[in-house]
Amino acid sequence: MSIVKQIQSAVINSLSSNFEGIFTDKDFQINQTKPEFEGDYTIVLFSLVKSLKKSPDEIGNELGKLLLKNYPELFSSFNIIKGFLNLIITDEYWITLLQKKHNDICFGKHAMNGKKVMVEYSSPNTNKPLHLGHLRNNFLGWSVAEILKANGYEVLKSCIVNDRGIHICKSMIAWELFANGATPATTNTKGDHFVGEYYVKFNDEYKKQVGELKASGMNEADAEKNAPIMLQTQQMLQDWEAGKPEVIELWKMMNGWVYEGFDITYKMIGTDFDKSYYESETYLLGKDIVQEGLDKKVFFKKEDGSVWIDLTADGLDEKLVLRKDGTSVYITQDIGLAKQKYDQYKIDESIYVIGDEQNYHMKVLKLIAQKLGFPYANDIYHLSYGMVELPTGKMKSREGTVVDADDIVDEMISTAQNHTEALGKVKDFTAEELNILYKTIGLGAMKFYLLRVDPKKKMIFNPEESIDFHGFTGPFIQYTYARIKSILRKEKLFNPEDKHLTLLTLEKEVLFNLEQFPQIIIEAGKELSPATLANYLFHLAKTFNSFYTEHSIANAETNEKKSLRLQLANMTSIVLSSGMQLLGIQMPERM
RNA sequence: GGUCUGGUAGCUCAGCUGGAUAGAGCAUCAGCCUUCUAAGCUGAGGGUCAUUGGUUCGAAUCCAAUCCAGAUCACCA
Repeated sequence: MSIVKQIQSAVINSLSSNFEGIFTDKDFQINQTKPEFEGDYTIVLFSLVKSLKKSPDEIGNELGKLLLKNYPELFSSFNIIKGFLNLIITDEYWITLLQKKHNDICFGKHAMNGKKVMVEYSSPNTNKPLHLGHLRNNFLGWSVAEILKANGYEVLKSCIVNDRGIHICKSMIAWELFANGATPATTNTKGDHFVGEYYVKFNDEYKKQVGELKASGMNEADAEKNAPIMLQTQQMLQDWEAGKPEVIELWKMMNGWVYEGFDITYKMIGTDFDKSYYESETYLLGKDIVQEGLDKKVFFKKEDGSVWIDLTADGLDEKLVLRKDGTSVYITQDIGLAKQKYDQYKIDESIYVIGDEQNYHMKVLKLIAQKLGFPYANDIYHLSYGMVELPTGKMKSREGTVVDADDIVDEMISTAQNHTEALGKVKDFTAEELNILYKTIGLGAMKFYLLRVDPKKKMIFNPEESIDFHGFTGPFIQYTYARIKSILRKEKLFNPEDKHLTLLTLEKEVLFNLEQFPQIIIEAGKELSPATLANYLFHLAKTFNSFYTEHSIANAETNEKKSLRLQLANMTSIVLSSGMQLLGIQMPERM
């Protein structure tokens, strides 16, 4: 049980035994004591004043004495300042915790809770390579999945691949027109980049043709509709839907190139999935549900045959769920896929990691599921994250202002290499060890950078300023870990005979932070926020570094102190490493 | 126009279920490597928590209004 919970129940018991009434944890607040006061945890007394009809100081005094008397193993002393009861936890409590947990690699992980959850993330399009925004999505989704596992959930990571539609046909047409049979192999290009180039070529040609039509006197809207390359593309989409063999073959070949490219990127950044859905296989889903909705009168049909849902009562608009020609739209297949996921895996919760530009769409999806009375409707959760923008504004693939995922990862890794070489600490590493180290540090910096901020906030990325390796960063935490490991390679953990020890301020501070780890995992799980965890890990590393510079571990004053500090260092390394693991960040043994 | 986000130090961000003098990192300045890795540590300067009003013993945090920025409201996905 966490220390805060123990304090909570101790306070509740003491209040109940001494005062009239029933008390719960809602009646008072427990905070960490501010550094300028003496104490570890603070009870805020003001909220009790009314019900107990006493002054804060009186309550604090009575409560403090009771706590000390009834829980001598927990509290060693107290003081009251201006209505705040500051409690000092006994050194024995912290030392016992350290002795029990200092080598527990499962510290912070929670027991299985029997719940199953699916986390869908990544959702790439197969017409262009992944960019910086995808990286945020991937890191977030992967990390949230791991955090939920640590909270005891059974987690399925899933991915919906956007592998069909007009945008895919654009790349295909451009390839037919301009490639002359070139392939990734003949041009020595990564498959997804290769296909992406033809997507760009499409847009160039399209723009050119629209310009020509306008020059010949056509208005803009008609020009956009009648550009030959656009007409060809639309024809291709129809051919694809009709299953025309040569179109399907081309589609399969080009998607195959893209998948080869994606596999390389995913492997590089450490992303994986338990289940991949392909839109080409799911886009017809949901049509039967539309009929069901019509029968239930949740949906209605307009004169032209299109099917709608009226959400004006919920503050939204009317939304189309089936076109007049009977084909499905985006939301139709999402309704179908939501149901399929639930039926197939009996999941208790379905989390969608999707950008905040789709807030409206996801709201509609959930509302429709609710109105149709689906049992899983309330368990659909949209983890909405903000866009990654450049100082100049949004990234636009058509304008070539996209920060490519592979490029930025490569850049981070070579920056890591430069930093490492400049420091010259690992000259004895083999070439392969060095490559692993550069990758560990570069990717660690990248992931930490994207995960340390609140997911729902949009973030600005400046490609001119390289991502830092100092301060609130991944490498800072990795470095703290490597320093600990360096000591632990030379000095082994041991258990001296139990002796009464007192803790120095910094020793206690580190322990104080370590104790919170399980609670932080719970919080991060509840909020679906890797940022919570990242902030905690940074704070822990920072506290440890202060301790490290101030006190020697190997040359501690006594044997007992040396053992205690070794245990402290060991436990810190375990918490840092399992915490970073949940963010998808590896830890180097040396750096 | 409707709906939804966000606005905290020069920059990037914590803090938001109300609590003590609002915290980090970067950048700037001043110190610390003959002792466990200086990718580190210690210190300084830097704030009208967008604005105004309200609720309260107490508001960056809750409520209302206003201003600013962004997203979205497609028979695109």
